[in-house]
Amino acid sequence: MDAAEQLLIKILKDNKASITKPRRIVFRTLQKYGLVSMNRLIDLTKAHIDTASVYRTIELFEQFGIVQKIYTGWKYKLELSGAFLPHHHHAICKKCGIVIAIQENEDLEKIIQYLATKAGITNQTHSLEIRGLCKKCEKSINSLSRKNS
Amino acid sequence: MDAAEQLLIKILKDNKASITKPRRIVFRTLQKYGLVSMNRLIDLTKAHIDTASVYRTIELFEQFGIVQKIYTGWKYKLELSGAFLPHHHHAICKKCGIVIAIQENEDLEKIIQYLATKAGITNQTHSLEIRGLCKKCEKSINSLSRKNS
DNA sequence: TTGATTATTGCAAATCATTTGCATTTTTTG
DNA sequence: CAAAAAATGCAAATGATTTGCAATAATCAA
Repeated sequence: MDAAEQLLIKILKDNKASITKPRRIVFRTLQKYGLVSMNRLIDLTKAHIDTASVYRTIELFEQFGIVQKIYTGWKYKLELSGAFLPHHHHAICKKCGIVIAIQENEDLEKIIQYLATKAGITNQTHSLEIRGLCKKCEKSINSLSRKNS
Repeated sequence: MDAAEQLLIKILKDNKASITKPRRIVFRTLQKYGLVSMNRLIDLTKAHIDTASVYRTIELFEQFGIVQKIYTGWKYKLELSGAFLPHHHHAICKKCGIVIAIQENEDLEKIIQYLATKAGITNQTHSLEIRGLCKKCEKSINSLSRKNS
């Protein structure tokens, strides 16, 4: 059990939630695979955990700030949040769905803090998602037709 | 028919899509009601349009850049996009779900453009969502555990 | 304008993700 | 370790979104 998992356990304890096998497995899977869709998470854990429990675990983890949902424009994906990863944002290719992490930028954070305050929002978390075309897809764009999914 | 609707028609024509009653109705409803959920949109138009057609219309509008999905942390909502409204962002109250519009900020846009370029993403659109507590909800919050981390 | 061609719609049924109730199992607590 | 509380698995229910297809509406060329 590594340091991150110790933190997980601390958070669960602090919140009076049980430390169970499914919760550990979900956590480890997220640790191991990084950004994953719910589908994939369910698939990766299905040998050990029921679908309903994965949902319940993720809901709990989200409440406790362990996991955050990232909206990619199709469906959201899941990854460990602030306590486990450095704060960052995402750029998403509209065409192939690749997600590119964007490192924290001090100026950006300042402006966001300022805007939040101005909007009267406290205690904020935020997400910036840039959607466009990655280099690879930029080339193969001639027909912006439907047909894909 | 106002100028915005003329633009709608131009976009549809440019994309070789038919100008149909359902599409006009969806457009006008979005114009009239602003930010709405899919549910509400379906409800507002159900006297004239079938659910499936609302979905199909929104999908098309999104492809053509007429509509954008805004992820609020629960479900997304829909509103007219750039060509029809000034560019802006959103701050969302986690508790009551109120959405506060944030005016365009030049510095913010610059940084985002810079980050997009750096990430190798072109042709970008983006969304910034700040999630926190609005003033009203801030007060009535003592029970939510956020003290870990 | 009209009739032929093509696109779009409405409807019903299907699918897919997510949630719920409840009996059973696991974890916690003293 | 036993009792109490919390969480799980399973199956069934829900809810949102999508699909196939026949009927209708929009477009286009003459």
